[in-house]
Amino acid sequence: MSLRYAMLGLLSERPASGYDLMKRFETSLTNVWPATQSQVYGELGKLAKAGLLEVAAEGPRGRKEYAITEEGLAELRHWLTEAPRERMRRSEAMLRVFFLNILTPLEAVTYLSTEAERAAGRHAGLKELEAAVDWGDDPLSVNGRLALEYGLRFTAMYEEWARWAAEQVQEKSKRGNGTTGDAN
Amino acid sequence: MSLRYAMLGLLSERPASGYDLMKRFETSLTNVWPATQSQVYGELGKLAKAGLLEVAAEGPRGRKEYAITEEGLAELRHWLTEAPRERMRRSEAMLRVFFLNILTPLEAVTYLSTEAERAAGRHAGLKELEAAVDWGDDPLSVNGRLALEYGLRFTAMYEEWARWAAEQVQEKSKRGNGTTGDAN
DNA sequence: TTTACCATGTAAGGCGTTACATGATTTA
DNA sequence: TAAATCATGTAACGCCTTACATGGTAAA
Repeated sequence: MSLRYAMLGLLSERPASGYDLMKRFETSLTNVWPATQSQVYGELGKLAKAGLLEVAAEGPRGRKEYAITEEGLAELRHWLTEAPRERMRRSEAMLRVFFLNILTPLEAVTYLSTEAERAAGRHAGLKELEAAVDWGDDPLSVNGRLALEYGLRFTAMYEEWARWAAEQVQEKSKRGNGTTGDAN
Repeated sequence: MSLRYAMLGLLSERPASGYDLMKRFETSLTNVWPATQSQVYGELGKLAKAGLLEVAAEGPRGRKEYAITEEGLAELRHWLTEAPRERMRRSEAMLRVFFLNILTPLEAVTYLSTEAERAAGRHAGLKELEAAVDWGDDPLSVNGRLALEYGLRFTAMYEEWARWAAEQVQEKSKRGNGTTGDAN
């Protein structure tokens, strides 16, 4: 259900064709709400039929430029302010953690350490992005920076957690060996 | 694709019927990988046909108790250790942040403050859970605690981020008013 | 005997991914 | 004129949700 709002949001900045939108999904929204070409064109049709968008202009190669309508803007505002936010469920990462016990302690520690390194890598990537982008005072820069900061904090938190968890598993396996002699 | 591994993981602890699995999804996995009854029964059939599970016993009321096979266990281990982990994309929360500029600064600050409070509430809920559960030394307790700690760190991080972001928006709106006099 | 619980399934519809299919226009 | 880019669409398949549908067994 969020794809439509992503599209309304992008179109609230300026009108665009499906092709234009795709490019913007691939750049600014790729880390937040990726979408495929199929989806975008399909949703454009639905949104237009629902009156949330309109075809503002037609260009060469069958290009159709869509613009958000008053109704669409109202819908977007409603989503931002009043729509019930559903909390994030489903974490493949935590699902794996739930079943780490079927691995040996060594394997589990390796898994968690790798997760920590991956998080550190993503953190570094975001740092690079932060340095590379020319942050202005425009709305997109401001909001983009808020989201980037979230990414930085998230990856830092995840790395620390994974290192802590690896330690826990290691200590537990040592304790288990020391007190019972049971290496299983 | 993760549902099958959630089911294999649960069945690696002990055999269970679809009904049993549902209850375990609702309790231990509800915050990590929720599943519906439809899904569970459907996937049980697929997994059995693929040879990853087998019907170990049949009981009253048509009850079928499934057990994981050697092949299933190997598949689960493979998923834990070698399968390519895909990073979390799609954050509805960050999608909203990207379009906060269509709201007034006051509305945006309200939104972010509410997010902070919701995170604080979830954090408190997890703290309660931590206190309520009788944590033993069994694998499920150990792993459950790792996941819980992640939840605690995540909610704390998110609350702090949201408060920080609210501040950013507020300061920016003040600066904007002070220097240009433009209240838009 | 009635209610709660145990137990399994099917159907419809939305969302997402991958692949297929087609063609116009600009640029080298 | 060949290649890159612009531009839009359809089809098939899988996952997830909601709702519908059915019935057996145990406990009150």
